[in-house]
Amino acid sequence: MVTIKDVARLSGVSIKTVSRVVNNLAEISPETRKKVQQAILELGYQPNTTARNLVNGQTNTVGVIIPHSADYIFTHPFFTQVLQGIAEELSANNFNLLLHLAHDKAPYASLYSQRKVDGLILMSIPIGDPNLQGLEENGVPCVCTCRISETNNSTSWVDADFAGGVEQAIEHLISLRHRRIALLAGPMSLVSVRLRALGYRNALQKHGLPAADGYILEGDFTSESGHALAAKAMKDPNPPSALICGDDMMAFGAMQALKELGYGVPEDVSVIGFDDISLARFSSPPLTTIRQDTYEKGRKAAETLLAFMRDKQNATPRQIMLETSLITRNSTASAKN
Amino acid sequence: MVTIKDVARLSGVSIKTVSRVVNNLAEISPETRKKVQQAILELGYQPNTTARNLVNGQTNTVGVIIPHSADYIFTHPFFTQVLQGIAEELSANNFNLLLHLAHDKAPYASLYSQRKVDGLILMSIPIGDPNLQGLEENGVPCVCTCRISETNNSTSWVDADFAGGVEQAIEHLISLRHRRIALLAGPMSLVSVRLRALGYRNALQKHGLPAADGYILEGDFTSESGHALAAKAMKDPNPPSALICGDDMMAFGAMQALKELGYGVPEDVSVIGFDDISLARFSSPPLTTIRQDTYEKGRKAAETLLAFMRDKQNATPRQIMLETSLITRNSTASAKN
DNA sequence: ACGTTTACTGACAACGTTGTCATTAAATTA
DNA sequence: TAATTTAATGACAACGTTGTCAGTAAACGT
Repeated sequence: MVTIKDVARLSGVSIKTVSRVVNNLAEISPETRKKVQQAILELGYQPNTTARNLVNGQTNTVGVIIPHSADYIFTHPFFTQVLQGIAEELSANNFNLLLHLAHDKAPYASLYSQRKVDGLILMSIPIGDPNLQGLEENGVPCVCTCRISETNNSTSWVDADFAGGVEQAIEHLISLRHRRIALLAGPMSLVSVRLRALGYRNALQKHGLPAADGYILEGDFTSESGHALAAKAMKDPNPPSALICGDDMMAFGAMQALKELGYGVPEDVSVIGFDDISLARFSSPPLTTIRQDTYEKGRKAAETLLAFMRDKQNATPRQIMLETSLITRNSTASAKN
Repeated sequence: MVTIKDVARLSGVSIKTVSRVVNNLAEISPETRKKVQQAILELGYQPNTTARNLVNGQTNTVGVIIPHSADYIFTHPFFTQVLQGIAEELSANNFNLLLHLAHDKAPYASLYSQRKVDGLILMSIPIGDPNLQGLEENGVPCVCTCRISETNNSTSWVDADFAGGVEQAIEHLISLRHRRIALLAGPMSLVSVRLRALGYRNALQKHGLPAADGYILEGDFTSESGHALAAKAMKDPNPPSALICGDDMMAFGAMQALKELGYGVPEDVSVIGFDDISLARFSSPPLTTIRQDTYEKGRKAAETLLAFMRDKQNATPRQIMLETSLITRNSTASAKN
């Protein structure tokens, strides 16, 4: 390995002078600079990041934490886009991205205390995760891409307005004269899912419609689960005429189940998804869905974290809610009767 | 920050002894060990990874390189599953995963020469990438998740048998009496795409069918591109009765286009995808597709790389081809005439 | 001509850990 | 009893870089 010493020897200066050239510090005479640069080129010298990190006391690395329990997260286009937003923002700021699968043997808190990273971005942390509290107490810079409780405001997060999104969807359905609307929700252990249910209840109440609890079904964000829940919903003696799904994957599964049961979409049943993943345009029928800007979610989370790490003293929790918008396609139509 | 010195002071031993306890080295008297462990617990000491890496001359980190040019890669379920395979294998071996977006300002070769990683996994590297050659010359341990040329065998890779996969698909279509089969391919700059075309030509030739070059259309792995190419293919004066798509996303787009043009799938036109992403089961109709085990691809790539890094001396390139299998669903049926 | 500033450079310590080697005391052997 | 092995521990250098501070020579001011 070529070190700064080798460069110093070849160019006949001290290691400190080489360091100055490499880091563009202070005044260096043009001849010296040239000489050193020449040697660097000749030897192909590259500074050793580890050594730098040790003296600088930082790593220029951000850890992105994925809860290992949530297996579906990897098959979910939503996840990848958030990750892309994070990755590009970090890359633009010359930060490294350490992708970490959280599980019991590798708790994510140690990433910081072992100085592998300077800060953390937490993806999809379930409610009441005990690790999280420890982070805050130790002043670890961190940002969540999801709310971690309905009330907590000591943690920074960037998240979509799930309640508002579902309300938009229900307004749309009601304008199409639907009155029996079911919610095929994700796992209730996630705040985002609870907020969707909240929006659902609020909107129905606003229009004097009963929010029958049997109309809220709990699943897990996979197509399989959407498929199963739709079938279950339609078995109701008074089956819904519209389904709002926790995400687009569930919506695809739901539409498939409806077809298998002989229901036309949207003639018999309207279906609305959540996310607007790229495939939503290409399902049959193309899916009406509540769009959230997942890329921006990731980008903003990274941006927020970078700001924190730059100014750890004045860091106060920041909470950013991103607007959703309803994308109307062909999976929704007027109610039959 | 709590350092090994603090632990040494509190427990009244030398730093070296603390180090021995932490790393479970040599013989330490039970009393000393207990004393030190007590101090570690009391202070909440965690070893500093950067300092360790510096003296050990390694990072226990693997870089996963994503070509930034390939924007579609992030929206592609395929990518995430390979990544999951890599992530889990690395995690199981206590290695860190550094996710790196390759672009001009951040060439991936420097990740190794700057000692940020001990080895590299290259995702979806285009043919003739100049960085790659440099890696090999410098003895950087690296494995590709795709072949980087038809002939090169100095690089290690793990990849699916694309040619064989397409041949399986064509056998299936021919058994359904299809004779006009088009290939909606991905970008020809990728070897995997060229191999699919090779399989296509071979299989047709084997059955004495003409491999009309107009029947191979080049796209880019997105649904949009599948949509556009299908429309184009059907404009042929002698339109195909079956479409083999470069991946499932393209197949979804293609099916949508066919429906818009009034063709029934599979009554009028059969469609076959590639990958078998989780959604393939839930399209309408459910998609017949060539399955590749993307998770295993990632896992094996990581496994191979880990083996290399353990034994850099005897490292010879290893090339692993994974079998594909045809999953028959409802998007294929007998040819009409 | 002499003091003072300025521009440039280098010696050395430090970051937190592990490796090498020496040291001590106890245990074993002759 | 003396010599030798063994077990347990510590002093110090090293990893490759940056920060601190001091040093030298030239340029400037009076």
